[in-house]
Amino acid sequence: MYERKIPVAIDCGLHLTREVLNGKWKPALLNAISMDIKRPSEMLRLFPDASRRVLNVQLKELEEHGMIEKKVYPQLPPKVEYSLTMIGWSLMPVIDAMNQWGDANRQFLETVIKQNPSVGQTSKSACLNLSQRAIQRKIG
Amino acid sequence: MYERKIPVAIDCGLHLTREVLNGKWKPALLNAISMDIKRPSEMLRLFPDASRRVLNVQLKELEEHGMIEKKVYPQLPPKVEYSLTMIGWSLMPVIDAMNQWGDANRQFLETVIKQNPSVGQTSKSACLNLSQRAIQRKIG
DNA sequence: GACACAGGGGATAAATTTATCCCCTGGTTA
DNA sequence: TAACCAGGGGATAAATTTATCCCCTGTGTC
Repeated sequence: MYERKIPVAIDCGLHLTREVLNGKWKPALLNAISMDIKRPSEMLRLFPDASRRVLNVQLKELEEHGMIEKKVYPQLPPKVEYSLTMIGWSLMPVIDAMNQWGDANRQFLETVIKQNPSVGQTSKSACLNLSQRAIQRKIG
Repeated sequence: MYERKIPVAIDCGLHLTREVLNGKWKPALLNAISMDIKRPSEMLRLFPDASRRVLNVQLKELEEHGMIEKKVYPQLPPKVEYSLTMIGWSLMPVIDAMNQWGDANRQFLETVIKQNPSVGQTSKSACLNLSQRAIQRKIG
């Protein structure tokens, strides 16, 4: 496993939260799990742009940080289900706020992001399915 | 300037927001500016762990993304002041939510973060000043 | 047999982000 | 003259994160 060489900043709430949410797919994974997408294979289908490997790694980090729990069913073929922990659920208002702000300002944001000369392309495949499905989040 | 080779994900609100907030000091910088810390030198003092270079770069990205505005006073020695734009202000509830969640769960988070074998050290120098000052955020 | 499913994870390469260093402007102060 | 202030930014190294590839388990289907 990779070993960090630079101290992790844990000074303020912002840095703590950043540490937990730091990963390209982490916010989206938490959101998906809260929407009852619990199996790895479902997540893979939901995020076609993410590789299996990366999702595995980020799920494991979320688990290590105590945001999600993994349940392995001793079956064949194997079956795994993730769920949010209590503290994981408490993060959802933050995720929702991020999600809503991004969606509310989509037009502006897409423009400024694409305007940036360092940005080559943008990709739009994932997540859409999720909002389109408009699945009601299970409470409790 | 660095040119991205991988398409930037802009599919859902979460990814858009991530793109804007992606940078070690960005959330903290936005928070600081909202607290009326507007000059680069003040920010440097506030975040002793951040190098001048990195703050400059991240401030410029925030500016390019339209979250902050830079005002240069034609003086000597030079004087620069940053301020939040309208859309930058609209991001504050998200920043606040992240900040509060992190602070509210500090004990737990510090534990799980340090528990992780990949984490070497943690650093706590910055930001504290800011919350201790408890500066009232200027509205408008 | 060959291939698919549902999962896990090592090794390694490539991309991206941070950190370090160093130079530059033009006053002011020791 | 040397050093500091307040700011800007190029070059390059180091660290970290993502992407790619490949192999492995055991059962079921073509």
